[in-house]
Amino acid sequence: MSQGVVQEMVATALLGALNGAKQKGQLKTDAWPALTLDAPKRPEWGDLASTVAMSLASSEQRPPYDIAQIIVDNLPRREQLFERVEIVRPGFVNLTVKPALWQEVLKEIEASGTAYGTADLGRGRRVQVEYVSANPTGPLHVGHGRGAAVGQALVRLLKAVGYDVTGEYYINDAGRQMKLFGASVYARYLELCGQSAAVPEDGYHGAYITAVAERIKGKLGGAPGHPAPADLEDRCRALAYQEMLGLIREDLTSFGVEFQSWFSEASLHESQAVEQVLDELKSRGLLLEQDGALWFRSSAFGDEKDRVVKKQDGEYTYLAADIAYHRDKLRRGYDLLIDVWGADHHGYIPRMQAVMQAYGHPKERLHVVLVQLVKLLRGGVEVKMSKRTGSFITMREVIDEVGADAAKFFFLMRDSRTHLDFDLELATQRSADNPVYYVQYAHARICSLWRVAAERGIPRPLAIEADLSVLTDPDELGLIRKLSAFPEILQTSAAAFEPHRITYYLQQLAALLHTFYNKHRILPAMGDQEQSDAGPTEELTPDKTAARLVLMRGVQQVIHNGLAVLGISAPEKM
RNA sequence: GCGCCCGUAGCUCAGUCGGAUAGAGCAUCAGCCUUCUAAGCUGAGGGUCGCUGGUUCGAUUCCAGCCGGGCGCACCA
Repeated sequence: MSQGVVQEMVATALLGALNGAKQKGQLKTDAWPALTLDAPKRPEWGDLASTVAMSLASSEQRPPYDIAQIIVDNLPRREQLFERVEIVRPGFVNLTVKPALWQEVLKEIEASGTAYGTADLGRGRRVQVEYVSANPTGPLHVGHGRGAAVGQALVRLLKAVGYDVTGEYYINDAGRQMKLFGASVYARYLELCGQSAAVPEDGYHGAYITAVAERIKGKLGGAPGHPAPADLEDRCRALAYQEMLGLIREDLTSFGVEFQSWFSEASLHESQAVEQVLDELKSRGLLLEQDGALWFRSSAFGDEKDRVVKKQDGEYTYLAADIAYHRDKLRRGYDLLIDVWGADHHGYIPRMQAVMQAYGHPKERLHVVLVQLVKLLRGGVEVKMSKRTGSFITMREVIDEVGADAAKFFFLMRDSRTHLDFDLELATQRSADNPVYYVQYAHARICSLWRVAAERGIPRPLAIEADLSVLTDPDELGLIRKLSAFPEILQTSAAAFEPHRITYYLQQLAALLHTFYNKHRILPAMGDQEQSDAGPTEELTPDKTAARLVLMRGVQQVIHNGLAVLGISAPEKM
């Protein structure tokens, strides 16, 4: 796994030390453990620490401390790379890197720009992320919003680390729910035409149904007093479906979520794909008939029991279409399938992974990302949602109230598997308490430096031209170290399919930036008599200003890149 | 009953391919703030990492068993 420039140089040095020691016969192990370098918790433990000596202890059959000593003695370019090299207690090798090395990070960021942090973990492998996939029977609600945020972030994140990614929406436009939806709209339509009609018992009763019916009436025209043509209900259902899907697309667009592909469940039935897939399973002996139904033998692949795919009444189950759908995904040649599901569907995972195995793939070919419920609050008070009365909060309402950026940020703040508290009031606050604001403001703050600098005719320096050696202050180096960790954050987030790690990182980076900004001057103060009261004023030479501006530029770039991966804008002004 | 997820500071949560004295934000408390680059700043207190065993030089992290919460166990989607 590639890391930041500095981490790579240090890892190379450590590897050199290990190989050197091996050649001298001081170490005998063949395979070195992974040379991961972590930033230690305490500053006195240096910039980077390695636990490699302790990992080698058992295979070398020597105390870790001795091994650490051997490694340290064999470190190549020790004088050029390290300020301080220390071995601590069990066998930690604590390394303090020369400031000059850290300064390289800023050049790296400048050279890479929006590509800083990206990697090639994926090596072009093809991944499909399927998300949202709500029934087109109603507007998207908050839960879909979280799923949408997570899905689109995964798409961007996996792209950033070198995968070829497609985001897809599976439209559940077949089956019972669609029929009920159509019948409900049709009933409202008839009512609008002055005829008496009843919405089915278990149909849809929300106010939006009437709204859809009204639009349809506008298209079809009323049919007052006349008996409905036989196909009127079908036409009504088809229009209702189009209306609803159109609204869903609009909502997703205003949320800044774009799908490369929309896949219709109904098309699987029309193309006979469902039958074909069952035939395939049958020929493989994975289908059995019992009690007048057809069962997929998912238990052969670790599912707790077999599952019905065709019911006694001859109807296919949802699973049958889902098998055909995932079969289709596999045919399309993806190396990895990611499904983003509501957490209540977790019991479904083993049977879908059984499908992977039924087609000769490892079950890991399908990875399911679960998304837990969102609890909406307003000023700390829970916003009650009752799905039964149809008065749930829609995604649209949330976006309208807090904006797409804030909504995405909040949705991505926590591990998607855990319940999320989302305070709508907090999300719109312009204060440090609001994490979205806090992070975006850090970016805007730096942008305002450029405006002020331009007004005063202060040049905008390039990292390769500026003298970065003046960046030796602990606060400066602390910021640079944080910036250097960004590539690894991206990669670990992607590997774990956990975008929330980036959100967390950005908050930490923003905190460092604000602290720095409050404590140190970057541009020279206006006026001459700036000898403030007590305390030594920091000397601010033009060189220092230039170097700090380069540092600020680096912070700006990383915040920008991090937010971009989450699908959130980085405003220049707020 | 079986299965999956979660259990970390008062609250909301990070962190675990096993590493050093477990972190952040909010809240609380204590100071500072005649202000500019933009919407205050600095610090403090606060913990048996659910419990008990096991593996290990070392466990919040891995394993087992419990406890608590959520969800799932359909010829629904």
